[in-house]
Amino acid sequence: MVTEIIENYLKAIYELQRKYQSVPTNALAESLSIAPASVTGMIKKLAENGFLTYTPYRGVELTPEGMEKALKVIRVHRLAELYMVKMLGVPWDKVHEEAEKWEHVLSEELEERIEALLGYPKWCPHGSPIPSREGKVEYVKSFPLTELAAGISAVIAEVDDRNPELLRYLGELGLIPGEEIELVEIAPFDSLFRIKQGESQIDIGKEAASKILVTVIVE
Amino acid sequence: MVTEIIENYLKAIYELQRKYQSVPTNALAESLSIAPASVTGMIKKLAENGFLTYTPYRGVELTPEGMEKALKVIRVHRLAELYMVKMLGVPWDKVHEEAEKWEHVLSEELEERIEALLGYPKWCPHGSPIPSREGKVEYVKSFPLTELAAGISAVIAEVDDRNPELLRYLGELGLIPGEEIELVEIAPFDSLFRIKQGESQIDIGKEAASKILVTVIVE
DNA sequence: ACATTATTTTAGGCATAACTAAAACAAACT
DNA sequence: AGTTTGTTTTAGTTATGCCTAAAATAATGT
Ligand SMILES: [Mn+2]
Ligand SMILES: [Mn+2]
Ligand SMILES: [Mn+2]
Ligand SMILES: [Mn+2]
Repeated sequence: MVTEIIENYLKAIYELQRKYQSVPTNALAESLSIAPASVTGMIKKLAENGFLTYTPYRGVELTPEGMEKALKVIRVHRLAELYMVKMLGVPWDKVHEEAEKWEHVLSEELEERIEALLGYPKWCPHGSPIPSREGKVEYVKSFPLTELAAGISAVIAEVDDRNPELLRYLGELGLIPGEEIELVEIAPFDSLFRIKQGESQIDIGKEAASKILVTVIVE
Repeated sequence: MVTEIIENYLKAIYELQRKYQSVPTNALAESLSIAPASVTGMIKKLAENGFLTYTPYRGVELTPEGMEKALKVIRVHRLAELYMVKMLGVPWDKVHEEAEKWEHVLSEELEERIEALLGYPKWCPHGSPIPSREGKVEYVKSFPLTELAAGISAVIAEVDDRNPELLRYLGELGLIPGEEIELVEIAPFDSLFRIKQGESQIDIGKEAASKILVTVIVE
């Protein structure tokens, strides 16, 4: 049986694989807030169940089966987030936490009803792509706003959904995924990033700017 | 910590207390599909935690604290059922099962948003009352249609939400809570119950009739 | 009152998923 | 190559929540 706990492991491994080709035990332990020794035990079980390949001291990699399960959980998570924002009016800084629970309980029938009600959306409120029913995902190539050159226009692609404080801050400023902005200038020592959004000017610090992922506009 | 399992125990005890003043271990075990010995272990723990009083060999009774927790779970369950029927278009025979999961994961904030979106409803789709935020519930006095006398009018009050087949059957016939019907006649041996609903005549068997709870109409 | 039957509890186990402490291994540094 | 450091695994426990089999208690019938 695939428990909620297993789903969380698979999801975490999937996300860490965007950074590590083979996910180290410690990274996974850190991400799940579980002791490394406990993780070793669980990944052995997951390997036995065919969800991942495990090479001792080398880390783990999801099998196609593990990947499928992970994408399914992520799909429900992101659909749930968008549903709560659009249909229930839940603030975008709170939906991630709620979706951590919804992702484990929504039936396939509900998953599909919600998807249809939302008009088969492509992205969650934080800009992450929603995997298709068949498990296809396409991540947009993006980079931190801090790496953008002054004078260049870009579109906000994605923001960290696990940081409610950041989300509230950006939400108030209107800096949400899909919005077009221009980086007007960078103050000395990277201390301030001056942004133009439509007609308004917004100044944000380096810390916040580094957490806004953008894509350049290609015609 | 109040786990999902504890919530299910408290809910089951609450519902059994409508039948037993003190709930026997076996009845609870039966209702939860758990061995009686396991139930003994759990109720000891729940007693220690102050959710119920336990007299060995005599059964259990919820304390005010246990009652409060039980009503909270039931409230979320019924709100979730109605939400799924009205807002997500889920058939009424499927929502009970889904709500068994939702009842454990909805935050208070979502509970309240859903309640407001539904316009502070009083009953779930199957006719059971939705406890208020303060834990008030009022059950309507109802009895099986089989106990109604021929020629008398009544309103369908409540149907068993755990029986999808019955619900589909009644749903197709339009025999849902709130509908006014008249019991026209009862065929010999209680073999058939002839109902008038508006202009249409409906015949149903004793088995089904016994599961429709009605209230007589008082002017 | 005594025996039979039904209910409930006790005793002993098991699976899951976590923990800490100690040992083993791998990587990096001199 | 040998030592230090960091990572990972092993070994041994723990808490939950379930199980079966046996013992205890309560209810019922003669
Ligand atoms: Mn999220
Ligand atoms: Mn989760
Ligand atoms: Mn129900
Ligand atoms: Mn439940």
